[in-house]
Amino acid sequence: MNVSGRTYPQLALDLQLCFPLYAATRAVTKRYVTLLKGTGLTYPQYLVMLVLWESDEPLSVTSLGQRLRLDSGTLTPLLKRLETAGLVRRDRDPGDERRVLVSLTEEGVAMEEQVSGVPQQLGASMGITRDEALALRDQLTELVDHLDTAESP
Amino acid sequence: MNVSGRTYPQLALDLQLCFPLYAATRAVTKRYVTLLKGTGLTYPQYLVMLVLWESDEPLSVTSLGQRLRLDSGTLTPLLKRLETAGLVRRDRDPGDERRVLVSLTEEGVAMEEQVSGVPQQLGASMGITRDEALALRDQLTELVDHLDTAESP
DNA sequence: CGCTATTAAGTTGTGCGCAATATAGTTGTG
DNA sequence: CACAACTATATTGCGCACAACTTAATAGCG
Repeated sequence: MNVSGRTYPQLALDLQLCFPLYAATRAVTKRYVTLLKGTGLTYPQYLVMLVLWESDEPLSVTSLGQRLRLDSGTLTPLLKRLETAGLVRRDRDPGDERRVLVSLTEEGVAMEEQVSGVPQQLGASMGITRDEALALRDQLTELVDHLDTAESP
Repeated sequence: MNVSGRTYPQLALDLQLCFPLYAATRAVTKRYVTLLKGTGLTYPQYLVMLVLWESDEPLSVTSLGQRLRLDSGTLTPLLKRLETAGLVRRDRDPGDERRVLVSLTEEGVAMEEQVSGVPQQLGASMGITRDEALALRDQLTELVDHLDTAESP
C-alpha cells in the first residue's frame, strides 16, 4: 500500500529506524556464526570472552554484566556453558562468598589468537569503510545512552 | 587495560561496531516493552502487526517472513499467540492448502489507532533528530544488504 | 496418469534476554 | 550481638531466533 494513502503513515515499516536496527543486529549475529565456527563460541559468548581478554584480572558476574548490559539470568547459564567448554573458571570470591569470579583458563587465553582476525573479516562483510563504521558506532552509542536515561513515558 | 598495550587491540570491545549495535537493539526493544504495555504486544509481534496494517490483503507466513526476515520456526508460534490474543486469523488458503493466510480481525485492525503514537514516542526517547534517524536507517539498511550478499568467508 | 522434486508450514532442540523471584552472604544499626 | 536492609548470584518462566527436520500439498515431467 502506498504510504501516503495510509491513515497512520508513521507506522510504515520502511520509514522506521527500529526495523533496520533489529534486522542489522540479526544479520551481524548470523555472520558471526560463520566467523566463529571452529571456536564453538556463540556471539554473546564471544562478547564475554572479549571482556575477559581485556581484563588483567578475574571479573565478577556483576561487572561482566555492567560491561555488556546483561543480567545474571543471561550470564549465569552462558558462563556455565563456557566453563563446560573449558574456557573459563568460576570460583567464589574467598573475600566475599556472594561473588563469583570468572577467569580465563589457559585454553581461554589461547583462543584470543584464534579469533584475532574476526573483526577485520566482519568489517569486510559489512561493505563500509573503517571511518563509516566508527561514525556509526558513535551514533549507536549515543542512542543507547539516550534510551538508558529515558525510562519515563 | 590500555588498548595500545594489547596483543590484539582490534578485539577491544569499545572499538567495535558490533557491540553498540547489539546494545542499541536491546535498548530499543526494552523501550518498546514500555511503549507497548497496554496493547499486550511484544516488539516482534508489533512488527508483524505493522506489516499486516500495511497490507490490503491477507499475507502468507512466507511473505510475512520475507518482509521481516524471519522463518516459520519463529513466526508460527508468534502468530498462534496473536491468534489467541484475538488480533489475527490463520486460515489455510483454499487455492493452495499448503499456505496459511494471516489476516487481521476487527480487533487487530482497531489496534492500529492505539499504537499510532508509538513511533513518535520512541523517536523522542532516542534523542536524535528525524533527519539523523533517517540517515542512520539508510546506513543500517545498506549494512544488512551487504551482509546478505556476503555469505562466503 | 504416475512419480519425483519442490514448496509451505509446522515441530524440535538449543541458546539467548529479561522480568520476577529465591537464596545465601554481608553490612550497618542500635 | 541481634536483626533488618542490602547485595550477588542463581532459578524459573516466557518469548523470541534459528538450524535441522518432518509432514502435507502442489508442480512438473516423462
